[in-house]
Amino acid sequence: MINALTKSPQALLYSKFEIALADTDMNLKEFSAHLGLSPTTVSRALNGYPEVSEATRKRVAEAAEKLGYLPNSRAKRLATGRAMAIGHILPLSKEHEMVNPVFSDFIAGAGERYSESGYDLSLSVVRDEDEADSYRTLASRGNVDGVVIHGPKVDDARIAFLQDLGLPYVVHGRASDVTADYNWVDVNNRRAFFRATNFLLDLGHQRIGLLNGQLDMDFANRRQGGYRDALKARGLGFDDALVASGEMTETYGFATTKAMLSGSNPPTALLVASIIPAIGARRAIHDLGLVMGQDVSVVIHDDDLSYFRNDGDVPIFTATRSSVRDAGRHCAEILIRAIADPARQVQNILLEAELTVGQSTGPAPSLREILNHG
Amino acid sequence: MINALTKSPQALLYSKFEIALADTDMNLKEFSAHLGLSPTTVSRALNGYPEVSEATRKRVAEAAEKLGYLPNSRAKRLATGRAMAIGHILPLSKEHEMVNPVFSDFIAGAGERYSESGYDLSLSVVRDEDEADSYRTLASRGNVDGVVIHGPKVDDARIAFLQDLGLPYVVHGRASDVTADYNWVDVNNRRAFFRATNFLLDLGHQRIGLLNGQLDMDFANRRQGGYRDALKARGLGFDDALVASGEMTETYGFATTKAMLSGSNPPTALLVASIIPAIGARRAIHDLGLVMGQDVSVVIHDDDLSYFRNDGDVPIFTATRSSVRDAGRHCAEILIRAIADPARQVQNILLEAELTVGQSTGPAPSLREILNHG
DNA sequence: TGCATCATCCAAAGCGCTTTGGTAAATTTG
DNA sequence: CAAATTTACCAAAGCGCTTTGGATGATGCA
Repeated sequence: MINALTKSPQALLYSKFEIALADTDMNLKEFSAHLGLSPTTVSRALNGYPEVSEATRKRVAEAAEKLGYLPNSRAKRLATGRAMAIGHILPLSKEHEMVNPVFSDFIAGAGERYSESGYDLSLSVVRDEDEADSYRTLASRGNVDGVVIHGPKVDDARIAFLQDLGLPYVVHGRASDVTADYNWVDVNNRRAFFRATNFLLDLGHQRIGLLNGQLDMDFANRRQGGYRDALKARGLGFDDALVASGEMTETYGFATTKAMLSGSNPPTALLVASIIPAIGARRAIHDLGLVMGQDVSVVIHDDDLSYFRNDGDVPIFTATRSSVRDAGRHCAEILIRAIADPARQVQNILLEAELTVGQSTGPAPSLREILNHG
Repeated sequence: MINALTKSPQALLYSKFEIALADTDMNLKEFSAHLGLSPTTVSRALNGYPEVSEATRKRVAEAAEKLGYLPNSRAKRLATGRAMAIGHILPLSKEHEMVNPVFSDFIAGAGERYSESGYDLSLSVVRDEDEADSYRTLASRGNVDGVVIHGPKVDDARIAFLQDLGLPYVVHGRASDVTADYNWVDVNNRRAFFRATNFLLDLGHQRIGLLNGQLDMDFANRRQGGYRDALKARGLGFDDALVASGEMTETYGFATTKAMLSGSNPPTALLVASIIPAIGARRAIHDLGLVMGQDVSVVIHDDDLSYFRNDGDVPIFTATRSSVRDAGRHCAEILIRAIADPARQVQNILLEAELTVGQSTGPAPSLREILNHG
């Protein structure tokens, strides 16, 4: 039997479950009475205020630990006026109800950071036409202290909307057409695709296909810009037949690659916006009896998804890599700071993708012949 | 330019953003004063209590709509003693910090249902050794009204723990060794893999490999049971060399498949626990110069992930399919009911997977010859 | 007509915290 | 040593709702 990893024993993993539970949940009044102190003092002791002697603070902390007293967060939230939660909206449309594949890793990164500061992550799944209403509701009802905007469009109305709402927010990505200043964390998509295109051009590829995301998405637009710039710099034009955009599924990658490679003047290389359509692209290449990395080169953008690592001794795909999980952490950091200090000036983080060479690229077939006979 | 889908115009998508905002957030006191009513009556009108005339209720509702009054949920939660939130814990371990690839689709399904009943989804990202503490904290602080347990182990301590805690919960999956009654939603994993194995046996395959998930996970155990039963029923034994378990990554699928097929007595068919390692398996098969569906047959379990659909005219993979998104919906339904009526008896839902035939299976090579020469 | 009933509404008391505005004792200061 | 601080605590007033326990006038019934 092959075991891919040594598993930690169950007993060890859940040892903490064995700790005895406090029978009844007590409130501050009872807890402070038990200590012979006023609720005021206990609250202050627990929250680190200075008007409490160190001896008392220690006594309170120890009793809380021993009796399992934890302040009720509903009461705390009302009293402090803070929700201690960050909102994320997951919009689903009826037609193509796909969850963004990077969503879970982004959430994992952001959530780690939230936990450190005691914030909950509040996720709202809504129909996409209800997204605006959701932000308004979240703000009005005071459900959250801030929100993260996912997947900005080129001219994204949500930014102005949230600005009006006065709810702190950070955008994962940018909106090119929005001139206002706002918090964002983005990958340098333009440069990443510029470099990736150049990399392929340097290998002798002249006809390079682009399997992009949906063009109303800002990131897809920037990537197309980088691609176009690189071609232009070598005096190459932009061929509509070599550019596709769509929702990033395996099927999309497969169908588009097959169509392009079956065209009259097929590309010798492809830029693919995500590892998922790239899986489809690889399937199409195989189906056509071609070899990836020889007949057709492929460069992907790799979000470093935890369930789909492009790793190994030599990665499967040559890639521009930028961890979406890290992006999540950065967004959380910025948002937490913005909430703590509303007067703080906006913060922007532009992450550079690294270009890592894998098995999926090689010299263009034309160049390959020259190299072989040279 | 190829467009994979017609995009709805931006203007339409965000038209709701244009609705004017209420300048100031008012509270119940102000709102009821504005109406010349007491807070009591307004609260009752808004919450559908009978002690309010229909005329007044209508007036209140219209004013609320017009002025954009929404009750503060922090206050509401304190007053009602309900958190109006369901907790999900996402444990990450330091070593293999993978997010379960089915997580986002499950969440999407559950979240849809939560929204219908006004529940928030509260997600806590914690280190896995802190998971127990998190449940206790969630319960003590009153952060949530119930929780969903993900990925139960064969003997999962969390179930007894939550039972003690008195916090309503539902398990996505089951724990074979736990005898207590509890709410769960599960796929009939045993039958699914029994059927899948039989399907391959009927095609003449005698040596069938199993690329399973981690064996401490309950679902992996049941799947192995189904596989073993099917072999046994045909008088075939269980060969350790043909059984692997591990975290379900592409890399795992690739490495394991390559190892098995390179063995002295390789399998002619594989059962793969998820589409993701199956992608790796396909890569390994290709790498070895073999053809999937001819030299090696592959049956997968397909969770019907929205970002990785096994569809098309003929699906890529023959699969036992069961939507994890549906499972999420069912879990949410059960939990919401359990919260509404704590005395309610436990509910269990066993989902049957459908066996759909795709391109990845065919007669065993031995049988193929007979068929061809027959 | 007189009394019980019902339909509507309201005042005030929570929910369990935090925080303001104190007080009394201990300590420092001139 | 008296006055001015400082230290360490507490009582009570919120936070913005829901909900209990009336109150008032309209209606039904004999």
